[in-house]
Amino acid sequence: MVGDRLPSETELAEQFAVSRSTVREALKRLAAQSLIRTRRGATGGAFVNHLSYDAAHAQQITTGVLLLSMNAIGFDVACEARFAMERACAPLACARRSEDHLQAMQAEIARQSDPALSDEAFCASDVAFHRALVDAAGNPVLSWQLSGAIEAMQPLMNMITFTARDRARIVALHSRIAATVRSMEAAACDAALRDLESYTVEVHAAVMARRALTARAT
Amino acid sequence: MVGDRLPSETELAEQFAVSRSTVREALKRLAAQSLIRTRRGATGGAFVNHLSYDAAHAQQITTGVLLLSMNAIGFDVACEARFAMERACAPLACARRSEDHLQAMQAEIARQSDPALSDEAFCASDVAFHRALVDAAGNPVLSWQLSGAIEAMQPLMNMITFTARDRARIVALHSRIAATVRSMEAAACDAALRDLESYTVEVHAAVMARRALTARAT
DNA sequence: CCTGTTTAATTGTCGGACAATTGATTGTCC
DNA sequence: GGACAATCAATTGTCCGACAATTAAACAGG
Repeated sequence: MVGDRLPSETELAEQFAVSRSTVREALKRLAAQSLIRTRRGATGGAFVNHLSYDAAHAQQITTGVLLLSMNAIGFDVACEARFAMERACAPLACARRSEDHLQAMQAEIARQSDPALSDEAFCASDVAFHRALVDAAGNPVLSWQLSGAIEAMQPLMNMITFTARDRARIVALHSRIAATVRSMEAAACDAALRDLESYTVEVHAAVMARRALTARAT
Repeated sequence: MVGDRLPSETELAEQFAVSRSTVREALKRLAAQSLIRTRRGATGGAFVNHLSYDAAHAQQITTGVLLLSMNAIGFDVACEARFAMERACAPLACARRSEDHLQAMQAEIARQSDPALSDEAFCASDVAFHRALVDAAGNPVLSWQLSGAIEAMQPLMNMITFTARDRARIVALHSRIAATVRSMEAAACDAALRDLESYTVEVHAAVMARRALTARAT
């Protein structure tokens, strides 16, 4: 059970008739999956860990980033998946959004409107905006899955961020999304997300085309 | 880079001025995340692992199962998240489904129609059916996310499977879903999934009510 | 009753040793 | 020269013993 203490390393070694080193290596594997946490000292030992949303979220992100980077996932495929999932929680968000979530989205939009904002901060704010949107759906499982997916795809998205993105247009789309969530218009929210998706794909295509051109020139 | 070999344990120990035991414990942590794989022998060592969809899928499931079991996720919440994501890929599945996917779905429906099928096998076939549905969307990222979520929620679903589920009704709903995917009617497919979701919630509520009754009786 | 000290239990690290595995090398025979 | 067997060397896997670091509990003193 969560919080239970495992036998000490010495006891485990005796119990399984292996050395303490081997037990330790095994425990490290469990610790790496954050299934246990260890504490030193008199009342120390290995304890069954409570898997928090944060820990699960972090694991989700690392797995996602690796999967995307190691399997030559196309931008279109990743983008499609991301927006498909985000649209999935749009109706829920429209139905259940609280004032907190609306304000969080509005705050990010305000931040993004500042021209002095650095590219990195704009990116982070973008993530925070979409995170607020999925959180508005009020389903922690959905939030966990989606925010992990969104953040995992952030490196891919960054490829295009620093070059060709029109901030004003992004902010306008974000505002449209926030407005539809506020007015609980699920269909309009869906449409706005579709527009944001097509714009993202469009920007990516433009960047790719320009790159191909400069590559040919050299 | 993927496939690259790390320095040998002895070399790493020298490089970081720690003992080989400590290096090994660290490597075990990486191995637990399947970031590396180790091979013994002359040309052995630790190699940067290629994260396959299967490995990522397995990790997704274990994380999901633990998260659900350790955070007292309500059945309704899990169910809502699952069907929200599944509905997200329904339009894509309708647009892109190949004959293979249609046949896979049909095969599972046929299997489920056999009254002699054990409850466990019916469950497995259920998972396979929905897996075929998300695969029909033709987006590997979506498949990875969704099939992981579906399988993670299977233990929760099993709670109700062995008691109150009306197989004929499930099979009828599956048939409806398969038919709408075949005829590429995204809206009808969405509606069929909604019906399946409400039936699932309904069955769960019935089971809970009955349990509360028997608990009061004792 | 409070405070500081000691003590015991436990994990963290180290170094050395040997077994198991496996590819590469070498040697032998045809 | 080629096929096959024996040997070798590098590497991971396991074990053991020792000690340091840490921590909470038990204890002693005022």
